[in-house]
Amino acid sequence: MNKPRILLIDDEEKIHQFISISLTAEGFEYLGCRDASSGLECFQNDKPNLIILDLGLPDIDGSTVLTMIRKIGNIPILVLTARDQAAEKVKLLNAGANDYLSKPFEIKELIARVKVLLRDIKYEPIPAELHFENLIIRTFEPMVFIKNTSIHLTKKEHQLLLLLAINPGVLISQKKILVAIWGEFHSGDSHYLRVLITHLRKKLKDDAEDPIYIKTEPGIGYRFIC
Amino acid sequence: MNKPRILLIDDEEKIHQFISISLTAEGFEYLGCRDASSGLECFQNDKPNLIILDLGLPDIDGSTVLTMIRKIGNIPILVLTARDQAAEKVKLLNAGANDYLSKPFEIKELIARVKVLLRDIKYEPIPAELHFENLIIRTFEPMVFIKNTSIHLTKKEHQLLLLLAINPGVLISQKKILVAIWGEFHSGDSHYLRVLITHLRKKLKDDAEDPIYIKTEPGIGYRFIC
DNA sequence: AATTAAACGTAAATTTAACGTAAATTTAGC
DNA sequence: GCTAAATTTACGTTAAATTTACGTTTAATT
Repeated sequence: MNKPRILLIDDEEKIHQFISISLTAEGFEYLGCRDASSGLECFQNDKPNLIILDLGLPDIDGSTVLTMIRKIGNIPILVLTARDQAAEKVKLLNAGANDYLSKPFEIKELIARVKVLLRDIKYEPIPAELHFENLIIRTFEPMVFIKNTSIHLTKKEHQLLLLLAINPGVLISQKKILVAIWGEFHSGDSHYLRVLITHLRKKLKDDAEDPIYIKTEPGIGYRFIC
Repeated sequence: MNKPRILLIDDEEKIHQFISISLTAEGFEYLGCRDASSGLECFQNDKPNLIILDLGLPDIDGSTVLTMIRKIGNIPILVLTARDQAAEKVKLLNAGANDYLSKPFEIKELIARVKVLLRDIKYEPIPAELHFENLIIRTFEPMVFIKNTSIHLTKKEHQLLLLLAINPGVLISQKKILVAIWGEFHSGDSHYLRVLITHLRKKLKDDAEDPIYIKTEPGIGYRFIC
């Protein structure tokens, strides 16, 4: 259940700043390139799930890039055009673009279109917040809310809670958690996990004996109860 | 300024129900037709500002309607297609559609697209000044004002502050800041950032322990508090 | 029924990582 | 060459992560 990776190829730094922040906030992973050649390289190496491509690149003509990407795979491509290039949209769509947006655009609209393109290939970003009875878990920062009071978590506590809460009710083995958080070399260090569970429970005011959130399944692992 | 009139031509009654409610709620005037011929009539008589056209009409083929409307005027047309017709979008855009949306769609998205089509896309420049409680940040020169006393910033301090203040409340990762200010080759040089943050805070008279402007999120990044 | 072993929970000590700041040094702009 | 800005270095402080130790519960064994 990975975050969809979005590659933005654009030479304007400001566009990168704005878009990366919004994409991240919406639960996407952002990759950025400033010119066509590094964009193509990144496309090959990092296997993004969607590309946002500016037509006015400094090195290679945008539509050439479009064609080159299309030759390799059928990843969704959203093209950014300058206002006066809008007439070219038909050509673009013919060349393989899945959608276009002319600059300047609203970030909200860009995000909406990205989601539509990804939806068509059945990719759903992890929502920014997971809501439960009276617990809200932020997915992009280590913060939870219990009845509207905010509680700060450490990075590892957050990782652990997310891992469990993304699969509510599902029993997750100790080994799986250990590998996910500490890496495969610590898959046997169950004491790490026990301590972390204690810390997390203390912050969530969860009682190990009679838990509301995290239930221990002795000998196996833990599960998030909802 | 009158309410923009939106004409929906669709044969599904449910679509009319949903869309009419949302359009009205968003301050548009709703006009509805269930088939192509009455749609064309309404288009002539009521002079809507935008048309939402379903392709799967009972009497006349949708793309024919599209062409007919296009012959008369250049009103924005948003086309609704069934999901599997998505491949036809190029043809649609050729025929004069300004945008398309495949069913099923989210009302929110439809509204967003309608708004974009209606708006004569104007560039929304970053405002010259960002105003907060008692802090004013000039965006075009490295200058801020606290309670009407001017404070000069260096270029990098200014960049950093802008990056944070343009997204008030949003947590921005160290890596993102480093890449934005120093470039991707310095994405690991967090000491640059720590020093810069100190300098900036000193000028803003901001206390790291109990900040008014820039809050540290340990292990992750910084956020502008508003 | 008592004993042992395994598994968990928790507290406290220790180590490690992250942050903030000052000061020295280098670089860049005028 | 002078000044401001940017970078580098160093170090004290705090928070987080890890390690250690030990008590409790549960299940298995004798």
